[in-house]
Amino acid sequence: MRVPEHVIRKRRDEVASLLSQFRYLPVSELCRRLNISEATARRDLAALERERRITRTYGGALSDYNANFPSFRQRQATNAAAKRQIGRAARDLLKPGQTCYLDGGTTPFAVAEALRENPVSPLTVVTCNIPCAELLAPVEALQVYLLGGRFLARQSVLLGDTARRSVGHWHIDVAFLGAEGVTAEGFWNSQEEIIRLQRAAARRATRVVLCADATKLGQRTPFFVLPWSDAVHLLSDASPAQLRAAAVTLPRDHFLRAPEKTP
Amino acid sequence: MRVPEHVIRKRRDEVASLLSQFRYLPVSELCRRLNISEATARRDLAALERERRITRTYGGALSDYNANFPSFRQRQATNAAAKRQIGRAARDLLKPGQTCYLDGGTTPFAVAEALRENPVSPLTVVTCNIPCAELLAPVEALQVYLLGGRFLARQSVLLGDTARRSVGHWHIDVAFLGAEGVTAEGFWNSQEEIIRLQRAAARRATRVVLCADATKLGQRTPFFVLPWSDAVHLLSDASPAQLRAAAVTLPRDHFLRAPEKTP
DNA sequence: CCAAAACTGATTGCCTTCGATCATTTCCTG
DNA sequence: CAGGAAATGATCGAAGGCAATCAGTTTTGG
Repeated sequence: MRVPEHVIRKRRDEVASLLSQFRYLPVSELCRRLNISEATARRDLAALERERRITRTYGGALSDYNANFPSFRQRQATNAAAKRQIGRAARDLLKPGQTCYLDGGTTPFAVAEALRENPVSPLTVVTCNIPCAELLAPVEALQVYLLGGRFLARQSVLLGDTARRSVGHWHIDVAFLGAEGVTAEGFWNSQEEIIRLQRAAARRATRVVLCADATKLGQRTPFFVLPWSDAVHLLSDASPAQLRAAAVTLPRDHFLRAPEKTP
Repeated sequence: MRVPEHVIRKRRDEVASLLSQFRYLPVSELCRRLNISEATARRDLAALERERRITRTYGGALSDYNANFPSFRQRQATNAAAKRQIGRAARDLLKPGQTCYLDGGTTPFAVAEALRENPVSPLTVVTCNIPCAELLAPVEALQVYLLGGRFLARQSVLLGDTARRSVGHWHIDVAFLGAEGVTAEGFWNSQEEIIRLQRAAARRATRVVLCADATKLGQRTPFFVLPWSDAVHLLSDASPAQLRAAAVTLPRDHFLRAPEKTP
């Protein structure tokens, strides 16, 4: 029989919540726990999958990669290949014994993925980016430090005064930052809190490498972060032609090209 | 045909690694990626499951709850019911507007679980415990702050000078600590770093609640943390009889009994 | 207040996965 | 170096999962 809309919503939320609690549940378990038929369970799973809230598997379903960090996962999917390229190139800028900083966002996360795949040893990693810290913590060659601060679930990142103060204690050899926009002047973001932390990290860093895929070129988002300088370079998969097309002209040697991956 | 032992080990590590990368993979995917037959894949999965490194599902397998935090998951399983009880009782000690501290370990994690289930609103949570922070970050009613510090993957906890300094900035109403041993004198742990952080948190706290299930009673592990006092109480599922049996006699009113759960 | 729309659970037939077994090949121990 | 032990891939029957369909009931929207 038909059932009011709020009941459906509530039941589907319940399914999602059970999944995020147990990570994986077979369809039969869901039916048992919610007292619903398999048909309904499957329909709910299909709906939740359409909404990208879960991942179905044969026989059950999983809470999505990181149900806690929904936006992170989404952004991760966009332009993944370029980010991987950039991540590897970023890693290759590091030398053993150095200290690097990984900013929030998915492009710095790609640097972490590259480091996990092929670590620079030894290396100290400082970050405000929780997924990065988790990814790298088990890697023997690395010492991972997390900044303190307020935990923003949406961004899965630490922010606030505490984080800013916390980064002030470090000496950083290379800071890998992300941005939403890249222009000839420098790079841009849209949240003040993030920018303040980025600036604090940049102040502590000998070298700043702005990691941004080609789609960020020419975007000018609300707040300006930093201009290009001898210490601030751009690392991107963009071609020189793309740079010109977006009117992003950089001082000599301030552009590091992420080479095509060779599989 | 039979194959040398190191090949098997390597292949199984590969399976585990693929799973921890993708979180879930269907058997068919594993076969394709590793060029092995389904039979072998299933045997590997069975072996990895026996070693508790993964979880099998119908049609595939998952990396274990937290492949990054193996020991955490293990400890979580022990005495789960008592921990849940303690967690709920701990939550009920909190009042809206307060600031609480959650220590590392699985018993404080149970407090986080209780808070997620039924949050005190509003509440500020300060923790060195990454799983706690992740669990609670999405809860609207809560502000979650993570201490800074070195990320220890084994314990999934933040430690070191930075963490200790970081906790020094807080005023904490109630600090929920964990322990490996509980005696009439006070409570005990076995890692100096952890103890230093616990003491630092206790110094900043108006009230310290030591959360320990009955199995910890009478254990005396290498290092002493703190004695019972007007500010330091024990919260446990143990019965008064169990306390006596373990020769844990506490000053009056220093023992909070976690009541049986009523489902 | 009525009719159309929509949700549920049962059933059906098809497809996938599973574990067991077996012959074969290779390791490794004594 | 010889023989037992062990791992592999193929095959097969059984078990379980899936989507589609259908009838029954309640909601929703006009």
